[in-house]
Formats: sequence, structure tokens, C-alpha cells
Amino acid sequence: MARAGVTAERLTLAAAELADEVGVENVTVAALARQFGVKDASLYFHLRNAHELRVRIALLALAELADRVADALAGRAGKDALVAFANAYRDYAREHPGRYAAMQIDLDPETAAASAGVRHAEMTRAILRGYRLSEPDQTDAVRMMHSTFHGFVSLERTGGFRHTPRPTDDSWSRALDALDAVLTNWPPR
Amino acid sequence: MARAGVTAERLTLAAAELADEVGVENVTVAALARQFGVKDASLYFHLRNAHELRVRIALLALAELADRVADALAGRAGKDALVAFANAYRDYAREHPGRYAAMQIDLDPETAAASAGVRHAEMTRAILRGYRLSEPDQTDAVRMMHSTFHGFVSLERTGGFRHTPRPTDDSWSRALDALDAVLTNWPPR
DNA sequence: GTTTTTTGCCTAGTAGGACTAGGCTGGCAC
DNA sequence: GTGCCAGCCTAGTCCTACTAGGCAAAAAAC
Repeated sequence: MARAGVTAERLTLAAAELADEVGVENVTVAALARQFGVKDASLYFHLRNAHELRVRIALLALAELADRVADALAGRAGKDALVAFANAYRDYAREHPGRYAAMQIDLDPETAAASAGVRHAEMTRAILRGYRLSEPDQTDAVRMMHSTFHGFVSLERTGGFRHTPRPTDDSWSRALDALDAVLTNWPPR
Repeated sequence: MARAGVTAERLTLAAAELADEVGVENVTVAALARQFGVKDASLYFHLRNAHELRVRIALLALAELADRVADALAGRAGKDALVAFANAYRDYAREHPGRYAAMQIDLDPETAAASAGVRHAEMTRAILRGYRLSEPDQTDAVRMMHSTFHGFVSLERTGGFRHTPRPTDDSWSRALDALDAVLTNWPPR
């Protein structure tokens, strides 16, 4: 019997693509095995369990997004950097909804610490250098930024904005303007 | 054989409680049947399918949250109202993580239109009356508000803020200050 | 280049969830 | 009382996750 050539990397990539097509919750070991023309039991040589599959998608996504953000940020500062970061984030989420959703599962501490999530944190703080904030203001500002990005993207995806005709792109750039304004005058009020 | 007295309402409530305990993704028809001391097949007399169960949890949660927000908002205006709304929202999400997660599934348009989601929208706009915004600024502001609330709560829940020791309560009130500031000077910059 | 070991895949199984078809029955309408 | 039907049942199908143990292809040892 010929070998199918399944590796952890090919598996993770296929899983990520499947997630984008059918949603993370429908990424199943069985479906993946079918794609590789292999029985599902065989995948457990490359995989501890189904949960690990999602974790791997999450780690892949975190790394991909960190790369994109790093590119977007190159040579920019201040509001320019803020907008570039934000758009890279939102674009990634829209292009890869399944991967983005996978990113939201909570990793156990050591996995998280070894993930590209730390690069995200570093880059976010790098942006804030343009706004000259010190602790604990910086942390508060980072959290506000992240909340706005994630909240907007997440609501946009699940249809939370659908009931109003206003184009979401317009609301998005206003939100970024607002974020810039508030960061410029941090701490607020 | 004695009848178990299963009704759609009791089922929904039990499902919601189960969701808060074990997460929406683990709310299963079989588990619910066990709680009622009934075979799983029997529940399909009260339920079209498993998805409907989650939709019902979502509708229940939307209604409960709308009630809470309405109470919190009574007699308040301006920043006072904003903070009351925000805290009601966050408190609900923390007390009822499963219900909150269920709220995020996207309902089909007619279900959404008949849900308590419309009350949320009305109340959000009511808050903005204190900031005297007209369209389309109002819509942008509503979206920003909602994004911040949802994003913060969601990240807090999934552990997105864990790597920094700063208490999330402090960051939260700063975020509300920021939101108030930006709404006061809308449109930004 | 043959032997040994490892590894990648297999079959065969268990267990549990979603869901359907069709049967029995307790309690209501009349 | 007779009939009806809602509310529960059994029994079955199909799917997924996951385990144990077998076999053969490829890689390593010699």
C-alpha cells in the first residue's frame, strides 16, 4: 500500500483551509482523513486528539497574522501604524474566518507563551510608543485597542451590524479615528 | 409510565444553565435528556434539532440581558447611562458565560428581528441621545461602543488579558472613560 | 545487500451523540 | 365509557472520536 505522505505540517495546513471553508467547529478528524485519502485512525499517529488539531490551527493563524502585521507595520509610526495594524488584522480575519475563529480558543499558558501571540503583544506595544504612554496606561490602552479590533471584526463576522445599511468600512475607519484620538489624549478625561 | 413534564420553556432554561456550567458547545440533547430523566429521542417532540436548542438559549439570553440593561438604564443619562449599560453587559457575560457565548451565534434575519436584539439596539441608541449624534455618526458610534464592550468581555473571558497582571477592572473603567471622551467629541479628529 | 527496526497505514472495535420510525399509554374531550 | 393524541418509549441508522493490534514499506544497521 502506497503511503499518503501525511505530516503534521500538511495536516495543519489542510485543517486550516478546511476551517476557513466550513468553520472550525466542523473541522473533524474524519473529514481531514478523507481529504488525505486515509482512514481516520491513521491520523492519530500525527495527532493526539481532535482538540490538538484546533490548537494547531490557532498557532498557525497566530503566526501568519503576526507576519502580516509585521509587514504592515514596517516603516510606519503613529496613526499610520495604528491603521496599518488594524487593517492587517481585519483583512486577515475576513480572508480566513476559520483560522480567526480558531485563534480565539484559549491555549494553556505554556503553549500561549511559546506562540506567536507574544509577537502580537510586542507589536501592539510598539505602536503605542508613538503615543508615549507609560505603565499602567500602556496596558489599558493595549487592551482597549485589542478589544475594539476584536469586537468589531467579530461582530462584523457574526452579522451583528447587518441590521443597519451603513457600510461597515466607513464605521471601521471612524472607529480607528476615534481610537487614535483617544490614544493621543490618554489617559482619557 | 409517569410523564416527565418537559416543556419548551423548562428545556430552554435547563439548557441555558447547562451552557453556563459546561459551555454551549457541550450542550447536548442527550445530556439534557438525562437531566430530565428521559430518553433523548423524547426531546425531539419539543425540539426540532440540536441547533434549535442553541438558538433558544441565545434568545433567552438576549431577553434576559435586555431586561437587565433596561433596569440599569432607568433614570440615567450621559456617561452615567453609558457606564450602567456597560457594567450590566459585562456582569451578565461573567455570570452567564454559556448564555453569553450562545448570544454570538448568528440568527437568521427573521428570528433576529423578532428577538430582544432589537431592544438592545434601541437602548444603545437611547444612550447616544445624551451625546447628541445624528446619522450616520450615531451608527458609527453604536458600532464602536458595541465593539468595545463585546471585544473586552470576550477577550477577558478567553484569557486574552491574562499575560499582564494589571486588574481587568481598572482597564475596563479606563476603556469606559475613553469611550465617553470619544463620544463627547464625535466625530473624532 | 541483507537484516532489522521503525513508521505509516490498515482493520476492527468501543462509546457516544444526532436523529427517525413506529409502538404503547395515561389522561383529556366528549 | 370510547376515542384520541400528546408524551414518552424502543430500536434502529449514521456519524464522530478514539484505542488496540496487525502488516508491510521504507529507513537504518550491519
